[in-house]
Amino acid sequence: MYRIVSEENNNLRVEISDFNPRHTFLCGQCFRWDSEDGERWTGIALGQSISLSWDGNACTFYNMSKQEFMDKWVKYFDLETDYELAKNILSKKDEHLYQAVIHGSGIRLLRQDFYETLFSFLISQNNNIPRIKKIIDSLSMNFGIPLENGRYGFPGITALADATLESINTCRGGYRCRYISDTAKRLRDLPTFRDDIYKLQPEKAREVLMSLPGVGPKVADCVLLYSGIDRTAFPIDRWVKRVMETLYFKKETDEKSIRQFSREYFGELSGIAQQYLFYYAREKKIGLNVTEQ
DNA sequence: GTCCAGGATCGGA
DNA sequence: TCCGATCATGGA
Repeated sequence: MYRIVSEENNNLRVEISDFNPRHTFLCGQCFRWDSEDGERWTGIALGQSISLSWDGNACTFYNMSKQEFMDKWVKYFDLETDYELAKNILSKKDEHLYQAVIHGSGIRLLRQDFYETLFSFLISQNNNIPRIKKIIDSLSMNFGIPLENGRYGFPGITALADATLESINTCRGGYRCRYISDTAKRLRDLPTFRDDIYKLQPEKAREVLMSLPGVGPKVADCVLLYSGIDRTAFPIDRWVKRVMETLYFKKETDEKSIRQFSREYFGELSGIAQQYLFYYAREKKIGLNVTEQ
């Protein structure tokens, strides 16, 4: 899946078997990676700033030691997982998946920080991605930890829980700010919440997540999938619902039926199938009554 | 100005 | 249990 090629000038060069930064960072799973030129990407993840570039074969991680890479980023970038294998299996399912996999080739499902994922997707409800990013940035600037490059890490639970609702409102999150505040307070009083979630059976973990204010089925599934708790989670948002109805059901279908179908049809690859389908549907506007290209 | 966004919640049928 | 209205904000 990966091979460290060299470690020079404090930069680490790593061959990665199936990786496309653009698809990975823009497929909707994360909100804190950006690129000025499409070559070099900078993200804020796992409490620090990280920068990389990709030449089609190998990835250069800037200002990174081999030790740090092995300790943190192998897991974050899910480098132990064979995405070529997953793509082969999914491509053979049907023509739709074949096209979706080609379109999103190089997506890797990140294993992001649990709390950041939880609050990010709490904010994402009934919202658009550019604004989600702004709200997360604003929250970080106001309540997060300053990093060496002038940016800010995602706030800790305590900082969010101790903040007044009025101050959280300055991030312009609208009605979601109350969810942020209430969920943070709840988690502050449950110090083992995160560890407990990772130990539970996925179905039970989903239930517990949904007991948090502002967390419904979709947000819970995003947390399960994107923080590496359950890779078979299948978040169903407007786009996934539409693409599933359009390509598979040919009629309006409720979320429960779609979820059951995904389990039976995609199996262990439900999560990554969802990611390819979401990215494909949103970019191709599948399910919308438009004839643009 | 209108429509929409990686939905969840609440009250009433 | 199911359904529709509502929620705050701003991108397109």
